[in-house]
Parts: sequence; C-alpha cells; structure tokens
Amino acid sequence: MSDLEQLVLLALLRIGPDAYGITIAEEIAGRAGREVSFGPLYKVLNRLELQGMVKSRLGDPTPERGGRRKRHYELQAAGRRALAKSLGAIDRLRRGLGAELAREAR
Amino acid sequence: MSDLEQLVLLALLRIGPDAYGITIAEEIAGRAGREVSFGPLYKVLNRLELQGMVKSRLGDPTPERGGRRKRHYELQAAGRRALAKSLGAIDRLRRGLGAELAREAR
DNA sequence: CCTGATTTACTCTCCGTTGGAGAATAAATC
DNA sequence: GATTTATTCTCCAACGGAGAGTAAATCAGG
Repeated sequence: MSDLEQLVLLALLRIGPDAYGITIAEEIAGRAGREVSFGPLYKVLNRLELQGMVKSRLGDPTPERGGRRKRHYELQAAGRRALAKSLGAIDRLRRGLGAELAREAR
Repeated sequence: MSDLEQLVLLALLRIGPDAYGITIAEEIAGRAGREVSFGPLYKVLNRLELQGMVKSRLGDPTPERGGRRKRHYELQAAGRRALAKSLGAIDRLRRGLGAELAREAR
C-alpha cells in the first residue's frame, strides 16, 4: 500500500461516514501537512473502492448556494484491515527505535 | 517520501553503518513481511544518496568464498530528519485512533 | 601461475502503476 | 445564464516489481 493510500484511509477513519473529496484533502493537509491534489486523490479513492476497501454513495443536494453533489466515501472493514496491516509493518520496523527518532520529531 | 523509502531508511537505522543491499532486503522482509526486489531497492538507495540522506562506501573483500565487494550504506542526519518528519505526518493522523486500529493489528 | 567454475552482490531493462498540477467539466442554486 | 461547489480528465514524469544480466571476488585443477 502506498503512503498516499495510507493517508487517505486514515483520513476516512478520522472523518467518519460523511467524508468526501474536499474534507479528505483538508484533513490530510491540516494534520499531516501534506497538500494532495485532486487528480491523485480521486484516483486513489476509485482504486480503493474497486478493491473493496471503501464504499461510496452520492449525497443529497445541500441547501447551500449551489454546487454539485458530494460523493461520500466510507471506510469498509477490508480497508481498515489493510490499513492496520500496512501500519503494522512499519511499526514492527520502528519498534525499539523511539530514542533515535524522537530526537528529530519536532 | 514513499513508503519504500521509509522502509529502507528504517532498516538502515536498525542495522547500523554496515548495512548493505542484502541485509537491508532481509531486514525489511523479516520485520515488515514485505519482499523487496533488488531493482527498486538499489534505485531507492541511489536516490537517497543523491538527496544526501544516505552515504555509501565500498567495503573491503571478505575472507569468504568469493563474491563481489559490498557497498555499505549509512544513514545521515538529513535522512533521519526526513524519516522522522514523514513518520510524524502519519502519526498525527493516527493520533487518538488506537482503538479503531488495534482491533485489526494482529 | 593461468583458466575457468563458483559465489556473492550489484546493475539494467522492460513495463505497468502511481502521483502531481491544474484545466475542464458536471451538477446544483439563484 | 451566472455562480458555486465538487469531481473528472489529461498529460507526463517518477516509482516499483520481476528477474535476467553483469561484475568482482575466491578457489581448484592442471
């Protein structure tokens, strides 16, 4: 799993079932400090949906000014499993390295 | 930073200054459970060296049977900083999600 | 010693996938 | 039809996977 996929899945887990493109991008930018442009973001979301890690539905129109309907993305069990596995792989390599990494993690 | 780069830098941190291609691949396979083939591995190492994150030197011949000399790779301060930053970005998205992920992390 | 077999380690090539940037398009309201 | 919000599309460079190919070292036989 690529690191962009990890970030997207984590954002979905944080935001919950009403996540959509823009909130996902904002969550990643706000927390991880990484700007994600839309092309790759939606490509990742489509890919994750094809793999069954994510499920999407088209939202209802909102009472706001205008604008196209949102497509909401919801994390599925398979996605949570894959994410945990991928994070776990890195965690096993990190184990015991707290001191070496903490010094830099400002 | 891609996740392969993360894995390689973590392996370098674990193995220490005498790491080389094969031990790096073994460390990643053994701990993270991910097989890394040589093409990408050495490409990543070269890239990291160009970026100043890693420094390499050619080792002396060993008293073993035969075989080409090893190229040893050593993590540099810039590499440790970049790694910590990249891991930190993911950590900030993970913060507070322990319960949701722990269930799957077997 | 010289030659070739053997061993270990690295490099190269091919190719499909991924990611970046931003313009284009779609779908909604006023 | 103008405006707004959200998604899709396009182009292209970089990355990663698999495995064959090559390089550099030691050893054995003559």
